[in-house]
Amino acid sequence: MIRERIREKIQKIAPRGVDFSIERPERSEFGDYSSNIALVAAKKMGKNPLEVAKEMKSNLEKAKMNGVERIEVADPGFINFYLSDKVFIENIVNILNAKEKYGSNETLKGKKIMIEYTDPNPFKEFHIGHLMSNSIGEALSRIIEFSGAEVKRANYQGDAGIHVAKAIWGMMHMKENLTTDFLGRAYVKGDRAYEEDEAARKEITEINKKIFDRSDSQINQLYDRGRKLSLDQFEKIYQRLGTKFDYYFFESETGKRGEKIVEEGLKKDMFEKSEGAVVFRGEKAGLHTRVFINSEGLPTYEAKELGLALIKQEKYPHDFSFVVTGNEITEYYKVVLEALKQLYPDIAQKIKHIPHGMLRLPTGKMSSRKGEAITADSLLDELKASALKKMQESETIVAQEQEAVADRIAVGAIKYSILKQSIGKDIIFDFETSLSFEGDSGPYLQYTHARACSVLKKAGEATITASTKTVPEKVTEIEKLLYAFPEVVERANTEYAPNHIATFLINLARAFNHFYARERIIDSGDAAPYRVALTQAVSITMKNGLWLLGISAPERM
RNA sequence: CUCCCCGUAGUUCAACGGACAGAAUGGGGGCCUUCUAAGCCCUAGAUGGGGGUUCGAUUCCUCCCGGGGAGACCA
Repeated sequence: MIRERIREKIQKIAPRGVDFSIERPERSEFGDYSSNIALVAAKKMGKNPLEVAKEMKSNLEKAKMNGVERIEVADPGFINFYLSDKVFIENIVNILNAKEKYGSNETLKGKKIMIEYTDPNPFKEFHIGHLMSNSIGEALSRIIEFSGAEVKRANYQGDAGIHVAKAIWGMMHMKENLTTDFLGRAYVKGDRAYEEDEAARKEITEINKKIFDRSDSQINQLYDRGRKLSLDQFEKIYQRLGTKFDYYFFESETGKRGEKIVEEGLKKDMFEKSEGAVVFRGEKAGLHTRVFINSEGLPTYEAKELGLALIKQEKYPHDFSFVVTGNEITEYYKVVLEALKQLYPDIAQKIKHIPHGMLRLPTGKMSSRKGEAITADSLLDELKASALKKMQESETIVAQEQEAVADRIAVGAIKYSILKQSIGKDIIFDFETSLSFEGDSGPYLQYTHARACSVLKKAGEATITASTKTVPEKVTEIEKLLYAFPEVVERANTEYAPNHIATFLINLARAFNHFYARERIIDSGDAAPYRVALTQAVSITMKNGLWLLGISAPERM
């Protein structure tokens, strides 16, 4: 509304087409919204920005702006808008009515979106790197859903290829009972043999072919049982993490499709043969050459990716397709997309690659090949144990509940530590700080929510009902933050940046805890019903925000 | 060698070209006979370096230094 009024009222003063911004100043003394219109316009007009701002201000004051209490001009020429408390208080009522819908928007209404993430490989461990992809992908899915889109979650898993052959080779040479732990070790053994032993390498290559054409019954059996065991294990982890996929795609099915696409491209001279392989020359688009069909005649990951793009569109016709992966794939993915663009421009156009940083240990990059990766379960178990210990000390909840709640806290802790930073950057994974439940952490947010719930429960017992009949003289930071939540969600959506929500929740939690420490919420005074309403609004918003991050909000902890 | 990404308090992270660069953690000092101390309050501390564009630069451009990723049959 402010933007529109500025456009209307400023036309006479400012040159047309000035690009101005409306933002929320960090410091509340500069108002609730602020515009740089005068600064931008004054430059084009060759005038003093402060003078321009003053002129604009008086024009704007004549316009009717609901909820804007006053307008001020500040150096060097900002125009600041101050909202009346009424706006914030009405919003509290709005939150209490909207409940789990509060913060949602309809910017993507009617859109169908497929989002691929996690992508673990059967026969290998589900390690903390997958945890990163899963946390980010799930959060983005929820943010997009909250913006009105229909979202389908997809998981693309590498059940074919040399890594599987390595694991099978390891299984054949170790002969142990089939467990996920054994699979992990079998892969490590196979990988080492592949690197160090010429004969083993040949055997593994042979196994790879046999897996592809299913010509060996012993290998088929090991393959089928190992694959199922891996996938079942992944399913347990997804449940623990709160993810449910709508579609599963496998490399074993995308390969053939990819081959066909490359053949088409070859006919149209978009691909070419080189050194016995089929390659795509990315150089024409400022990229590099990549192999799509290797000299053995097998499709590489590149070709499979093309097949996947088409299969996705057929299974679930969509408007946008997001692919969340680690950023080591970025350059590779540009080439694949370029190739797809030349053959199927309409499909390529809908795809957006969202790369995230890598999880690394303070000692450097971890390698699942060497068996030094930390598995998701072992990390979660460790976090859970420490949450459990803390709960047993404080005795705030009954013993039967502790186990389940500790697990939710563990998941919250790790997810938050991933989502609090911008997704493109690497995370230096430090055990100490990630295990911490204090300060800038998931459990801090969960704790704040649980605390609010506890207060509300007591309010119920004292028969104090939420009401905004009697309001305070002046609203606090809490009301203003609550009002900003829908805008934060929109920004997280347009920028694919869950960390904005994380930052917001920390600010909200801090504001509420500050309030909690200073004021008594439940007492016999007139202020109690409003404070209860405020607490309820905080708990709703906190819960919705945590949901967007894929973090559950226990009512007790 | 080429291309891409990143350098912010001791450490781990924020900051939509804006107004005094925010947190957390660690350090120092306080706060529980009343709603969950996984909390609250006070305190110290930072934009790798040089140019440039701009009324205004952590943010954009350029060079240098440092770290990471990718670069033909792994993904």
